[in-house]
Amino acid sequence: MPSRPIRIRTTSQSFDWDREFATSRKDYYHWTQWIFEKLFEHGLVFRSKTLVNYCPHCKVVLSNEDSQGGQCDICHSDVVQLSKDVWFLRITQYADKLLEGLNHVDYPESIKQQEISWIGKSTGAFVDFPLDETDEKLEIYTTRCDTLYGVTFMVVAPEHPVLDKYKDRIKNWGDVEAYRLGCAKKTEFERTQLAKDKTGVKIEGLAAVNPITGKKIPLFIADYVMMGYGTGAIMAVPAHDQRDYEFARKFGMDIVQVIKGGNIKKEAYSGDGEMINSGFLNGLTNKKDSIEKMLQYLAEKGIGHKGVQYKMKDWAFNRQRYWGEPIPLIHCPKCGTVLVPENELPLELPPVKNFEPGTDGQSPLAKIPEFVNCTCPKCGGPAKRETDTMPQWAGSSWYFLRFCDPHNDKVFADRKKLEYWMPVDHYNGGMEHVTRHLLYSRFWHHFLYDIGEVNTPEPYAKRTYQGMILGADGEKMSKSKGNVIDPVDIVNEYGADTLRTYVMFMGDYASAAPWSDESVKGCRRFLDRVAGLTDIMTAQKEDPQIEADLHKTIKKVSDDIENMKFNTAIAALMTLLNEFTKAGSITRADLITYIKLLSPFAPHITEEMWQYIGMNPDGKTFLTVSEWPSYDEDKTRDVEKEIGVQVNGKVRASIRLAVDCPREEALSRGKAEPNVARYLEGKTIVKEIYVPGRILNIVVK
RNA sequence: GCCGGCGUGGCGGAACUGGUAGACGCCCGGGACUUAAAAUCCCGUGGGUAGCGAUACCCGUACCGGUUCGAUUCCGGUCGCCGGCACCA
Repeated sequence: MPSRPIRIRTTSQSFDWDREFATSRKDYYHWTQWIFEKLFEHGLVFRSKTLVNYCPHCKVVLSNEDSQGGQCDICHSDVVQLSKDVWFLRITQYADKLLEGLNHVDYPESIKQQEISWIGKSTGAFVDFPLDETDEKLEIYTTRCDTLYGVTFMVVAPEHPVLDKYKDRIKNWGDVEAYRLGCAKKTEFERTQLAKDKTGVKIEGLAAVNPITGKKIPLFIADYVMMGYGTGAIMAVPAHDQRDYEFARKFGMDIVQVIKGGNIKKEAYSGDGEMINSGFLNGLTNKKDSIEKMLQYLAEKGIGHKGVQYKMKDWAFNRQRYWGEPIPLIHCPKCGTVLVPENELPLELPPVKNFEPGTDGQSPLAKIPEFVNCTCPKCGGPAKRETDTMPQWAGSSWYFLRFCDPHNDKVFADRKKLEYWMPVDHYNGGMEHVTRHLLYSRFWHHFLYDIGEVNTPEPYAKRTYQGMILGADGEKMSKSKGNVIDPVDIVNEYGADTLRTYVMFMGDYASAAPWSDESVKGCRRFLDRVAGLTDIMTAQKEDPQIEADLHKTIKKVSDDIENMKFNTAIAALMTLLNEFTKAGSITRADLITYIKLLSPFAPHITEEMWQYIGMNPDGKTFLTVSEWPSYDEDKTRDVEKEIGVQVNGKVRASIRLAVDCPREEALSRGKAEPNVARYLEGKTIVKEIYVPGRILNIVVK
């Protein structure tokens, strides 16, 4: 709290402080818990024991989104995969809606792509492979079910449960266990980045059956198959999948080509081609057709069906942290999991002495008996509260809705107010939130829309992002590099107007740009020169050229601000200033317009100038709330323009022409230029191009 | 490997729908003011060749090629950088 408002105020950022709230206050998280309960009621909260990301340093279970790149979002240590009993939000159920919704919003392509690739939808088929001499069927997921005839072995992930089930039939259980242990020790990084060399163990005593050929095929465990994607088991088609190919080569498995093409002696072939060795698929040449035909066959025989897979996983939602919204669930030995009744919300976070999570994997709340022990709202018997808390993204997943109605204590926000304000017109933020906050909040909002609580499926109409301001050395600012710029220091030395102007002027808004002290000074110089305009204010009539330029600048600055091209807006204002300075005078009317245009960037100095020239006689008529200048479209159009005269596409002269100058006149004027005439002499004119106001080009031979 | 984006002076960056590349700012050089310095103001500033000079010509938007009267812009290829995903079956 202490430093942030100072920065916000010293740089004169404007907020409606009446709408201020904090997601950590109970009058806010009341409604975060309420939304959680709605999710629970609609079957979107479930508990499951699976492999999850765990940060050994923070001692906390993390979601996939919070452990991108295999690192903890908070402390950046490597996460490990542990089998844990975890609360999940079924975000995958909204995967298709999250994808489809992207078609109806104004987001940059890069952001859409990032969301799409994070969701990672793929269409394929689930196929059952019988385990020989058992009733067990091993389900696999494949995107190329048309290559089923080329399956020569199967691979399951080291963690696959089928192994434990048939433990006593596996003759080399010792080897299998040793391999599993080795895999468990590896970090995600080692397993995916370093271990490109295929490893695995053949399961002795257990074999699979290719459901389409009836042939017995060997079964392996190998860590190139992940438990977290698909079913954790694959059918291996070495002829047409490079990973399977490498594995087959190493373990001496058969490689059966089923698609013509490539050089199977050297590598797997994943391209298109005629189907061979594939029974009823033989002769088909189109991937789409053969997949379709195989799917039909699988469905008829009841051995497989069409299916989709997502890389995105369900949202691991509970954290073993103190600072988070308590999860409003009660564990009753009789009734199971029961929601805290709505009228008992908010379920308050109890005060605690020690914030550290316990070594037992429990949250600090577990150590408070008064909190843990409660009565079941259903049966009235003794019960225990869930002691984990929600992740930081919970409260932020709907805050924009609360801004519409921040003090409502009856509902999370009044429906009429939501309808008035939503959707958010423009959400600008960092790229780092695209696969976290943006994704999560879109999910919650889609859900609230589905249950009729909000009026639009998508929360944000438009999304943009800003580039990072780098240190003067071109590196990301960091304390350890010592290249951090504190905006308050800049304000103290040059003023808030200079800081604001510089930050907007320093480069393209969406691109990263290094800090430059020298350029900051340049912006200060600019503002000092602006301040000097009052000295040359005159009552004289305005020059027509200046008038035209003024109108052009109003247009440009207005458009540029709208399109977030702040750097060129400021450049246009600098150019116009240069003109006034050169002319040595500015009319009062022009000065008024000028400072209005500059005021979003430099609100203080322009407000002062406004007052200085008598625009605020009653002390209440502020520039900040004055009307934005308008322009006359006709006056933004040049009457005359300097255009280039080319001969064979090379500029040989430059002439000033009326924009509506007729073709004949333009041509004769152009040809009359000595340096043009020089190139025309003795040549035949083949073609003459004249684009009024743009170019004159004479093609000769 | 796949997806998205980018590559323009010494630097940050401009350039409409294909129409005089380098706006604007910084740095740098020269000059004015000053006893002097800082600040400020004025002039110059992509590279090269010729000329005392005005000026003229050549080269130039990562590289190679294409389309076009004309390409930073469109197309094909190559290289490099940034971001995202990744043994994803």
